[in-house]
Amino acid sequence: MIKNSEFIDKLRSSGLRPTKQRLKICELLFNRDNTFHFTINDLAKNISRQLNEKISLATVYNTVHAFKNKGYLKEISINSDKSYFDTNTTNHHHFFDQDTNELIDCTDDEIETPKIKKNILGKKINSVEVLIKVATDNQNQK
Amino acid sequence: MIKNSEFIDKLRSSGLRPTKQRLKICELLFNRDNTFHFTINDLAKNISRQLNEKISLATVYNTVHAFKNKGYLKEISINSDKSYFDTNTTNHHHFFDQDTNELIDCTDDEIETPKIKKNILGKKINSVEVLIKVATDNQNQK
DNA sequence: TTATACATTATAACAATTCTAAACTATTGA
DNA sequence: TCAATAGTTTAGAATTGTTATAATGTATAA
Repeated sequence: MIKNSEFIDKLRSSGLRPTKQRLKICELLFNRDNTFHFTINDLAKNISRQLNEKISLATVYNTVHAFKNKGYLKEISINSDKSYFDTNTTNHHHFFDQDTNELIDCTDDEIETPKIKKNILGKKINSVEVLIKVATDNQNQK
Repeated sequence: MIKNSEFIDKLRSSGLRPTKQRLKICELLFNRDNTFHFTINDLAKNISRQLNEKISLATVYNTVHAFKNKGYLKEISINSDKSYFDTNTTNHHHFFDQDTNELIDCTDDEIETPKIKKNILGKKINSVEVLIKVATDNQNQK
């Protein structure tokens, strides 16, 4: 259980003012045991369920992007219709369950990280990410 | 150089009527030496550049999705703002050049395909795809 | 405690995509 | 060969996810 004052410090130290909206979002995102995968929509719904006063959708977008830019969140691309975010910002891979549209972290015992043997000339590798799409056996592939 | 009659057969054999719009799109997509990576917008622009009579944007969408569903195209997700399609439908990986927004096929001598050691219970793996984001050295990571 | 820079908000704007319903065309089979 | 019909194209409207705008509100530094 992370204390509110810790979030305040965290925000301040990265040059973000600790507003009550940002603190609420911190609480929702980072006060949990497991990695959280979400879309902005998920998060917005979550907030309005838990809060009597609402946070504007624009603020949710702003905050999530601010957190991403500060390195507190990672953006994951699965399909083009929406963005997923991940509270696990370490370099890791994902399963994507096509039945439920759920994103699941892939642990080191589940995958052997791919080795890049040759890179594009003059370019730096910024990330290497594996996405494993799974579905129940009788499901047709998307 | 693939002949028009071959495209007609290909379309017919997969239950798609060979209309002139579809044939034109076949020609553009499949009558080339190399893999083609494109967005719907790229394709639409390409068509209107090469054609005096236009193909409706809705038709371009319909056709690309029909081709994808028949397995002639593959959809690739890099970021959430648009969909990329690939004429190479084999299982392979990609570099994404963040400077130019260009997608580049990754050949076998460039990557060692990751091994999945453990799968999600009761699910079938439909695809395993690696995306390597690259940019010039002094560029900031997106 | 006030000035100011930063945040929030509702709403408008936007871009990619899908839907709709009418007009059109390829195919089937009398 | 020529309808009938089932599938296709089309323009434009609608939808969805997201970003921009500009006015109002708030945290912070001096």
